[in-house]
Amino acid sequence: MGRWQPDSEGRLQEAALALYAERGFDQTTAAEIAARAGVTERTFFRHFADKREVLFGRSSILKDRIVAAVVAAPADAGPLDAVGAGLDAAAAMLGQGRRDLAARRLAVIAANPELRERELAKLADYAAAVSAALRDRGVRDAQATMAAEAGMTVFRVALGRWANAADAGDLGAVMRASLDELREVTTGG
Amino acid sequence: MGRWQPDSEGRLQEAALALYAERGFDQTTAAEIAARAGVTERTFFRHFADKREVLFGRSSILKDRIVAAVVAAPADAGPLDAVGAGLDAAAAMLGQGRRDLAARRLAVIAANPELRERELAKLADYAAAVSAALRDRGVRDAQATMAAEAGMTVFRVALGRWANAADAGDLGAVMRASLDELREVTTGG
DNA sequence: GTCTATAGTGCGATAGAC
DNA sequence: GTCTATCGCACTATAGAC
Repeated sequence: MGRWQPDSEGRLQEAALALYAERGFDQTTAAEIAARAGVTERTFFRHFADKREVLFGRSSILKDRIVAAVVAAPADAGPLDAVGAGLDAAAAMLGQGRRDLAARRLAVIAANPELRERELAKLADYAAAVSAALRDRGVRDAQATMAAEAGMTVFRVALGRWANAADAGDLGAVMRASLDELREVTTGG
Repeated sequence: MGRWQPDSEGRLQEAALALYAERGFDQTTAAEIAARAGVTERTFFRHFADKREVLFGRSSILKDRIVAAVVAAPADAGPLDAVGAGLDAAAAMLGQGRRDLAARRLAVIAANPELRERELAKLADYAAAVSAALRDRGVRDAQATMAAEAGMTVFRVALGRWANAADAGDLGAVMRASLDELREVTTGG
């Protein structure tokens, strides 16, 4: 064992979530989070670019998996079906974690405008990556954008439902149901 | 005439856009913007909650008009048609301004992650308001969200196209064409 | 690991408009 | 007198430079 406790990044994430939930994002300083995790403020900013980023730790891995699933979708699948494959991949990764933790995290984000902004930016980043993957599949530019952004909306809505409804069941099922609602509203409306 | 030049808010907006475009958002201080507008730094922050907000001045008026159009849409119009009415209202308001100014503003926003975050947040705010208006029209919760968020995507894509393409023509036409692309991708895919 | 610029806030003072 | 816009200064915390 080294000179320091291992996984300072994970401890910083836990400490931040706890403090943000307890006293609010604005009322929590980076120094307090660092102290609770047993490191210095400087270490906090070495691991995370800013105070918000600590809540969005594993997002690039998630993005990669979503994109991989879109790329791997059957060649004859339409744009929205390929997006659906990406949503399945996201559900497979996120649906394993503890649902109460996801709910806590979403509640903290929902309570603060700056955190909501950051979450939207992350989702927009996923959407841009998915859009590029769709274009590689031969989908036209505008349609790729629309399908990817719609998928992002489905992702967000479904995640919120699943995290907060005790009877929600499987995350993948919630995502597919939400995707069907999207199809319904555009065809019917 | 008063003790100070009138419309300090407008001068701050102009100064900010010019400086952000010239040297970048991060390389521009609030003090510099204020100096260029002939006021103090403190006055800048009295008009705008933060450095980003100065680029999003009239957004609440735009939101109100969009919502009003959604509310006023014919009772037998579907969710997506009501959203289309909202997009028409947005186009009527934004399409009157100078297109090169819109392009400059979008270029500045596109060049900086923090500004992109803020823009997404504004659009999400519109979407939430439109979603509420749709629910008032009797649209189911999930479908209202999906239709409103899809409309937000159409808005963003169409605005970007219109601002940057010399041959784009009328903003409203670009919006309707983009909305049709959305319908196509969800029905065809 | 320390030092510093800058974002952003709080509050009292000022000077004109009404 | 009240109201409103601005100034001016003190202050904290973030974030990045060194």
